[in-house]
Amino acid sequence: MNKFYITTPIYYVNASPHIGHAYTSIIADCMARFKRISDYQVFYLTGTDEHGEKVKKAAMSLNKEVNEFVDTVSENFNRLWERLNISHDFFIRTTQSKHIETVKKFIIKLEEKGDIYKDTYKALYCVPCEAFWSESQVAEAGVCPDCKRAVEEIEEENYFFKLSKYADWFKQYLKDNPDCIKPKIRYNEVRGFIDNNDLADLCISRPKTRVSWGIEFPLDNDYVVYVWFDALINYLTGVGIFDDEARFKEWWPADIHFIGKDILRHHGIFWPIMLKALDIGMPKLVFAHGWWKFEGEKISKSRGNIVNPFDLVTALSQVLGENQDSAVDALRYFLLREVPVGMDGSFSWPALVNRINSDLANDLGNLVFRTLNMAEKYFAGQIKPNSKEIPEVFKGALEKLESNYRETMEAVEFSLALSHVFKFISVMNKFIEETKPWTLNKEGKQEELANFLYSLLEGIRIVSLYIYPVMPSTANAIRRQLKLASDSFSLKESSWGLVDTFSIEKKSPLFPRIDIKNNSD
RNA sequence: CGCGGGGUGGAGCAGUCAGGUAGCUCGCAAGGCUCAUAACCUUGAGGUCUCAGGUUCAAAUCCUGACCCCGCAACCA
Repeated sequence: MNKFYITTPIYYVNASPHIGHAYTSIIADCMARFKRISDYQVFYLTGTDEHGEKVKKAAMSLNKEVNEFVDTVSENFNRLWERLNISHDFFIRTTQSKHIETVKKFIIKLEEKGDIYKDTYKALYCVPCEAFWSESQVAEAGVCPDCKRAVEEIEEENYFFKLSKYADWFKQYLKDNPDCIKPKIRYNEVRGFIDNNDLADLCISRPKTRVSWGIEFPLDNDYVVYVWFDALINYLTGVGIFDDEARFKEWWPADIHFIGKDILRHHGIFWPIMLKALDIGMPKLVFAHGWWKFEGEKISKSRGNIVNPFDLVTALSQVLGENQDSAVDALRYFLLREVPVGMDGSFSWPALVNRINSDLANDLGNLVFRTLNMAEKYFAGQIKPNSKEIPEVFKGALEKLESNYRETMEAVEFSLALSHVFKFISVMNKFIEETKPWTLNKEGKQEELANFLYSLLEGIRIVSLYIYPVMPSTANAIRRQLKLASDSFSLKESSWGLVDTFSIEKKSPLFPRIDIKNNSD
């Protein structure tokens, strides 16, 4: 069976999860589920990044022990993934001993290769913020961009990783692999950066006097490992490098690293070079998604417009008839449909409600409801067609849908994939209008009516497969109403006529329409 | 002259690479239908494609210049 290894970044635990974290995990989840129903064996890794002074400070500000604090926040993420129906296979934490060992071994091996050296490091430093800044960030004013206080130039000894040694190799690698970073603009960004800048060596240690919460630097116990260096290695720890050779061989290289566009440099430049230094294979694809803005504005703590995914699901759930599964699916749908992965999007309550009403309630939900309603009304829920022939208008539409769907899903074009699915939903709604089943019923054309309903049910069954990666609960809800085995999804079953007779059980509509006037946020 | 993205009917976007009477979703208006969640189906109104020049038989699309918005500028998750 084909393997597919997919990762999210590990999330930094200095704050609680927000909509952006949820977005990354939902994208990865959609891909993971798509691959599973395409008969891949998937390993989906996510987790939390727990080291660094910022984490310690966050803990201290809450009067908590660091250990306790990271446990709590990490658990928050875990709970969120559960809530959002994220199907990860493993949740890694950088404070786990296995990961700590991996990082240490990684650095020792680099040292053995002669890729680590100690040097004096000079930079602009803001003491109260404990942060380094580049000259361009500090600008003419000579103050910290965060707190606006004066920065000072400090000097300290640190350990460096020889990135520069691999600069030529990296340039060639980029040139030879134009598809290693997507979307294209992000690839171009990395290319442009490399072409216009000299690659400086990477400082990978921090003196304990300044940063105490981290993995001890294996070559010198006065230092800890720089958090990013520690964090990236999680992708290797997760599949057993250094401790389970067979497993590692099975899964590495990663098929997709999903990341936010803010961490492109780390994944697009540092990461491949780190791997190259130890002769580890390159990941096949780094895919950078865009940002969600809130009503057109950047989401940030200072603006106070952070969208808390827990609250969002709760609020959505309230307007969707206290149905949390629907709320989660609606959110997943919105995030994946509204904007192509890779572009920035604008999140707002009206946009969300609008999407849910027009696509999920009016088109999909209503189609399923009206179809089941007719099946119940005209045939007491038992549809036994005397012909399983596919209607002419479905034929071309379904063929196109199948190829378009696979193509766009493979290419991480989830928004397009969904638009193709909903085009077919629209074809079915039109088909009802044109066939006029109510007339068939009045004229007593029961056979024709049964065949007609069979076609709709079969179409809906196929749709349930296609929407599964995006809306797993809804896909299951549909299958339950068709009395088909739930949680058994495979794209192999997307061909026509696999069901002989339908025996349905109508429930309440999948998504109620949300009354705009009740939009309590 | 730091790098990049963008300015297309009321809103959000596609079309720009390979020029040929401007397309999609939502909203709005009228009509139809009744199996359905005031839903669904049909039709319609609404755009000098940021501006100014230029190339061309023909420009949203190519060239030049300007204006405006938004990101990013390597220890920031």
